Amino acid sequence: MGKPSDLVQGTLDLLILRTISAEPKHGWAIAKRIQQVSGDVLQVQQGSLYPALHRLEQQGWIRAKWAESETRRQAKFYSLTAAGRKQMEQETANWNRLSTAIDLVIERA
Amino acid sequence: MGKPSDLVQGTLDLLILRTISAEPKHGWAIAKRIQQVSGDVLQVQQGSLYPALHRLEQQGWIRAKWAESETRRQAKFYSLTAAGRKQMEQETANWNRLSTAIDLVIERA
DNA sequence: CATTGATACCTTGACGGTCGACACATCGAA
DNA sequence: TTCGATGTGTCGACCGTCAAGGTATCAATG
Repeated sequence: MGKPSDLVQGTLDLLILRTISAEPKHGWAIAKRIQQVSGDVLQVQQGSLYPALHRLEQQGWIRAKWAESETRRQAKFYSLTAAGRKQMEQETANWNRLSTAIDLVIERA
Repeated sequence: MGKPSDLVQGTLDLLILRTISAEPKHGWAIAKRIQQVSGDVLQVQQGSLYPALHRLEQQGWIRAKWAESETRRQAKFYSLTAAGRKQMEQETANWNRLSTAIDLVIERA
């Protein structure tokens, strides 16, 4: 199995929003979850993760709350705001638009 | 229809390689072709296009030759090299891997 | 004949996201 | 007590993209 390939530039925000859309998660868990769900293809570095989380929080799309993690440690749990959910929908649509377009170019030469 | 959305970071090389894989094209035509085939979703800025072409040429994946364009003007026609074709296959596979992985995260939350 | 728009090449600077590397702390297990 | 996993964070460098500018030719328009 190939090693994880990091990311596609510009998709991290969407991946994060999606990952916490069902239930709040802390940063570490978000990264693990993305890697796991992607079948070990996507890998989120901490140097990408935390700046992204802070970016999203500052834009009001996610909200942070300190709580106890599964391992009984303090961790920052992030949840979607209403604006964040809307943003997630938008970015999802945009990703579908773009990836479809790229597939078109690949197929139809 | 919606305005073009430029690009997904990191996919331009693949788009270019694909676009000249059937027959050689000059830079201007490559950009037009990508936009057209993508259904006006992808837009390649010149500030992205020409550096990319030079990059690809320097890496030996494409080769340039001056010739007369459809409008009877001198234009640089780019064609795939053998290494370029191999690179194209690789990048195609990688794109499929990554976009599939992203779709997985989007679906399975 | 002058101007405009399309074609066709190119460069430059700024921006912004990602990476790799660090630093720090806690907890459980060996 | 040492190690690995968990958990947060920062920093600098890198690199692709964008917006904007420049040059030149050609056909069509006025």
